[in-house]
Amino acid sequence: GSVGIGNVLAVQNSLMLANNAAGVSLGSGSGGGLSSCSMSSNTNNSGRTNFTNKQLTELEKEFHFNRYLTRARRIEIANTLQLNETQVKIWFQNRRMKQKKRQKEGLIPADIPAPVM
Amino acid sequence: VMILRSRFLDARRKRRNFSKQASEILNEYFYSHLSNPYPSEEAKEELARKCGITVSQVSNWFGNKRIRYKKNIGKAQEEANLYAAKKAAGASPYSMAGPPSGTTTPM
DNA sequence: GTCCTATGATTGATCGGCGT
DNA sequence: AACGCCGATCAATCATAGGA
Repeated sequence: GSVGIGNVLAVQNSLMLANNAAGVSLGSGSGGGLSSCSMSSNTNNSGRTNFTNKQLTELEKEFHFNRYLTRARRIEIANTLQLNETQVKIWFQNRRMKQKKRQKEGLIPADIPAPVM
Repeated sequence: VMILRSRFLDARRKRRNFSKQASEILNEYFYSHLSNPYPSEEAKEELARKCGITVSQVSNWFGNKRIRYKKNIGKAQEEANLYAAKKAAGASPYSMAGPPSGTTTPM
């Protein structure tokens, strides 16, 4: 039996691939000056940064293009998204771990009791 | 509404509480290793198998448990401690990997 | 049906260890 | 010595489950 597996995989993956909300473009001129620009980084009261929808979209787009960043690319992205190089770096690291985890998880639990729902 | 806030990560958050027995197993391990509630990868796999959940879920559980336990020290947590300690000592249907070292050391 | 608490999952950021 | 990455963890938060 090897059919049921693919089914589960497809379900899990498809559920989280809804990341197309805004058709923003990265490479475009930095003239994308939208409304929110004042705050260099909207960090929470605890220091945790709240990435904007746009920033997340751009980061993911770049991630799909390259799972690893070069120094130059990192700087460019950080600049475009108004983030620190460290934040971009950390985001990519976390993103890689996330992908690995997802791949591992969504990989054949062997015996899925049933599509219980 | 507020779709922006909820973002598109809701579907996955459809969670289901673990079974009563699974929680029992996890709590038993946690309280019998209070001095070092950090199960190894192998221990996690075993717990995951016994509980019928994934290793990641075991990790999530311990992560949440540690934090939430700390935030409550001095509450009913001691009570849970007794509950678990007694169980672990009275009957251990599970093979707790690891030396029975200090099980009474509060983090 | 409305609150409130318990709980599983997500995620930006941190820590220790390792390789370059 | 410095930097990046990995793996694990932390800490805050989200969204729902369960109960009163």
